[in-house]
Order: sequence, then C-alpha cells, then structure tokens
Amino acid sequence: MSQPKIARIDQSKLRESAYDALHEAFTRGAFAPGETVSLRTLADQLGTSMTPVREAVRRLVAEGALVDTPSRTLEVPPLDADRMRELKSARLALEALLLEEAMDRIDKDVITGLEKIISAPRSETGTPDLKQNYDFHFTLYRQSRSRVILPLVEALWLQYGAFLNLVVREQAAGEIPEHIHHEEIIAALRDNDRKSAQRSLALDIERSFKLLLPES
Amino acid sequence: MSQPKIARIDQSKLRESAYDALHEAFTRGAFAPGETVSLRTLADQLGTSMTPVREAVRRLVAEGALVDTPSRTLEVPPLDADRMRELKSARLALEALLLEEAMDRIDKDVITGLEKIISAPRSETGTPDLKQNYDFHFTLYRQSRSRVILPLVEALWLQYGAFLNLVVREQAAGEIPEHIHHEEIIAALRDNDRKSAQRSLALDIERSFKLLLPES
DNA sequence: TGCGTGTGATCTGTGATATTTTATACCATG
DNA sequence: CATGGTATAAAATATCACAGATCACACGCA
Repeated sequence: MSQPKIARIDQSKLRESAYDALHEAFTRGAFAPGETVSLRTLADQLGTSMTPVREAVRRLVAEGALVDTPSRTLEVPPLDADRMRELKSARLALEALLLEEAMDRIDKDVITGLEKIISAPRSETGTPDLKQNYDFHFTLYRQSRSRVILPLVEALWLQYGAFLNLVVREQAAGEIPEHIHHEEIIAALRDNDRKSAQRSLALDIERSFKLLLPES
Repeated sequence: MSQPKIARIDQSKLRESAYDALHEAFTRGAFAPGETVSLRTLADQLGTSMTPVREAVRRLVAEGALVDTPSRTLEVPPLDADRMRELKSARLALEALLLEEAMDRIDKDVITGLEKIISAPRSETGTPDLKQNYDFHFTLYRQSRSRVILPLVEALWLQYGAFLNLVVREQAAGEIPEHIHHEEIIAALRDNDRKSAQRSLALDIERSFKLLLPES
C-alpha cells in the first residue's frame, strides 16, 4: 500500500479520470483478489479529494470490480471458482454476440489494426501482456457499435482482471500462447468465416481461464 | 415533476435505500424515456441530501438506466430500436444461463412460490402488472445463486423498465397475455424438462419485446 | 408588428470540506 | 485470561462554494 500503483490524473472531469485510472489499473492486474482499498488512500494517490474517487468507486462496485464489505471497507473480490465459472460462461455468451455484430461491420483497416496489435513487441519481462490482449479483444468488439452488451463485457473483464493479477504473479508467460487464437480469429475475419471466427474466439476465452480453472 | 413518483426512504444506509427506491421506480416504469432528472429534486423527494442520491445515481448510470448528457444533466435514455434489439439478445443469452443454473437447484417450495406470484390478483386498472412479471422472473433466477450474471440481468431489466413506461401508457393490458408463458415455464419446471423450460422462457422474452419491436 | 439577440435569473452538476456515525483495535480492569 | 470501555480511524452524510448551462423575457432593429 505504500507505493502508488496508479498514475496521477489532472484536474478536469475528475470523476471520469479517476475511473479511467482505476479501470486501467484493474486491466493491468494491479489489484489482487482479497486486497482491501481505502477511499482516502486512492484519493491521495490520484491527487484529488475523496468525492470524485467515491463516485468512481461506486461505478466499480456496480460493475463488480470491487465489493462493499459488512464493515464498510472496500475489497477486491476474493478468488472464487464459482464466480470464475460464471465469468467464463457469461463471456462466452456475450462476446459471441459482439463478434457476430462486429463481423457485420468490420473493414480492412480494422483487421490491419488488429494485426498490428498482436505483432507489437511482447514485453521482455516474460509476463503475459494483459494490455495487448485487452486491446485486441476490445478493438474487435468496438466494431459492433454496441451500447448495451459492450459495457456488460467491460464489466466482466474488470472482474476478470483481478484474477489475472494472480496469474501474472504465479505463472511464467511462455505457457500462455494467447496469440495463436488471435491469429486464427484474424484469418477468419479476412475470410469472413463466421463459424471459424466464433470457434476460435471460444477457444481463446477457454484458454484464458485454463490457468484459473484447471479442472475444466 | 410536481408530484413525487417515488416513496420517501428512512434514515439508515441512505445510499442503498436511495438506490432501492429508484430501482423500484424503474421496474415500475415510473420514468419515461427521454425524461431528465435532477439530483436535487430526487434528494428532496427521498428526504435526504444530495450525496447519497448522487452515489445511487452513479450506480444507475453504470447500469445504463440513466445517462449523462453532454450538458451534464441526467436523462433516462431515449427510445432506440438498436438498443432494444441488443437488450433482447442479451436477455435471451443470459437469462438462458440463469435458468439452466436455477434448474439445478430449484425445489418444490420455490415452484409453489412462483405459482402464487402469477396467481395473485391482477391489478384492476387493466395495466400490465410489471412488478408481478419482475417478481416471477427474479424469484426464478435467484435460485441460480448467481453473483455475476444475475447483476448483469438486473441491469438489463433496469434499462428495459424505462421502455415499459411507454407500453404502460399506450397499450391496453389485455393484449399482453404474459401469464401464458409463465404457466408453461412452471409446468416445465415441475417436469424438470429443460428444453421446454428454455423454449418457454425464450418465447416469454420475445413476447415482452413484441410491443416495442413490432417488426421482429 | 415580427423576429432575432442579449442578458440575467435560476437551474444544473462538481468538487471540497466539515460533521456524524460506525467499526475496530487497544488497554485497563475484574 | 476474559471482558468492557475508550480512543482512533475510516466511511457516510450533509453542507457549502463554484462553474456552467438553460430558459424566459425584454429590448432593439427591420
């Protein structure tokens, strides 16, 4: 708790900035399941007062990335196999819908953009590049122009992010060949092969839970 | 705006109470699409200060029941066919998952409870009983013990609630025979017939969008 | 007379801060 | 060693100050 994990923000649209900073921190796996956070600490780290942080945190609670404890402190939801299974089936169901819509509208430029994302240099540290994975999926999903389902999927990834924190800490990177399914998806997008794209996306989602739900 | 549409709340856990009151108001169809709401007005009606209302409203925005406008006022999202279609496909996908889980755990008492809900006296006014419909579905879904998907579905219903406001105003009740599919679902639950239950639920969801998306 | 424009009053949300309530940890006392 | 009370720290709420948007209305010009 001593050294800040999240960047400072500047002084306009404070609530949004605070939310963005925390959102980014979650997708980066900066928070560990079970960890507790305090409004004052966050406010100090972000360089604002409590008010904007409180509203940002309220949104994160609504999205399931944080939970209120009976003692009125906030905590990152602890690791829980049932929740993880739900997360997986919800992601499979909703991201399939987004992919379907996205494939109605996607164009060459976006596909090129996706290729650029996955071909970007991997981080040398050997840890899986969570941001790269996030960018790949959401660049694709945003093509759906969805205003209902896309926010739900964002919320799911936010919950998933805390779990990834553990993966990052405990696993070597080489064991997660995430780019394989990403390449399959891109190929299917080029061929406009819906079945194949759906299959590869499902495999990619399954993959990302393998380390967390080994029994499946 | 002169006469309050929402009940006052009592003085503990104000934020939760405020949220509950607003949530209830939405499922009751108390707010119309496009309507704007003000923090101060809501706070006055609820008998609290702005702070708890602000946090409750933040949650509703996160859930999509309210949106921030560029001019920083709050409004109930206007009617929009695309959003409605998304709402429908998301409901079909997620509520199927909840039903599946619920059928693993449901017992006789709950089924009896469901029968009691739909056999309760319809309101005499001739308007469709939104609360009864809500209670039927969520009594069922809560059996799933879901902590991830259930909140997502709550959010979907919250968005749907504003649209229902229009239905309530413009349509006679007799045209919506919602109890028919509910009875089919109960019968399927008794037989533990998953296929049939899923089919009836899907039909029920389709039905509830019929008036809003006539072309489908 | 009719239409556009400007101006001010009155809304709005935002952010900060003071006050109250509640939980928890610690220490004294039995 | 257990128990109870107190001190402390945190969150919850209320209140305040401020900036910006909207709306109505009056004024000036055609």
